[in-house]
Amino acid sequence: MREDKTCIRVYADEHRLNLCAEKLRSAETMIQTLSQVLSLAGSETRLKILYLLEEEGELCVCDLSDVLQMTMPAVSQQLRKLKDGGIIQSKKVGQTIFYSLKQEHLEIIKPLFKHISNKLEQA
Amino acid sequence: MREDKTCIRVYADEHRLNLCAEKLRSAETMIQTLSQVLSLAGSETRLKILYLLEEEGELCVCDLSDVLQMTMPAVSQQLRKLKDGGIIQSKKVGQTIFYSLKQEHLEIIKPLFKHISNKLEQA
DNA sequence: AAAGTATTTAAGCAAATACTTAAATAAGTC
DNA sequence: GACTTATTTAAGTATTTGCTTAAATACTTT
Repeated sequence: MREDKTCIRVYADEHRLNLCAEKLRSAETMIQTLSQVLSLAGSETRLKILYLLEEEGELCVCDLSDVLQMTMPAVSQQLRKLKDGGIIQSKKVGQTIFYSLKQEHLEIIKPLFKHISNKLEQA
Repeated sequence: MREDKTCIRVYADEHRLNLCAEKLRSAETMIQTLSQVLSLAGSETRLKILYLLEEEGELCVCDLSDVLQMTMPAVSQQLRKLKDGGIIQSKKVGQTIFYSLKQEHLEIIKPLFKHISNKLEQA
């Protein structure tokens, strides 16, 4: 509950603020998950990776490194974060590792691509 | 275009990679805008703020500081970022400043709240 | 105009981020 | 078994982030 009130605002609606705190508490876990996914998607490099994987189905580190014009370690490290966050998955074929979008957080990611394709159509 | 190929992969599909680079280029501006909005929403504190503003319509710094149990400067600085990013707007009434969601990027933000409310209903 | 309220600005700092380069794995080829 | 290819891991670093505390601004009330 709200304890140390730093604010001593005259018109503060105690009841309303308690309801807010309540709402926040019941959505807490979802907000944590969501913010974690969004922070991963909220990097230009990683969003590009996700966009390419959405478009192409699967790509290897080498492809991404080539298209993004970035070193392989740089790409690999971003892929790792996306994988740790449960957004993408990897499949090893010989010495090549193919990455693709994972079902787990697709519900959050999908609307973002929808947004891009909508905008692309408008132009 | 793709210049210095760091990768000399044997099975690389030149044509496909060129198409990828092309897709990326035409979506570049949108990806930049989107990643910027997502990076703002991708912080637990800021996502909470956005969620509360969505639920309540408008709140002042003091309310948010109270509900989030954070100092006013801390909240104020996050609000500034959200405002600079065009996600929220402010309205001054006397000495109180009310913040609310702005239309500009609502198209991106809305589905996120939808996701939260969906999950809340499931529980 | 003095005191109180709401908010922002500024400076400082510890932690996180996104690269870099070099070295290590691991799998396929000769 | 040595060599090439694809990728990861590790260590180092400059930049960014998200807070902290203290001071400044701005509006209200007395």
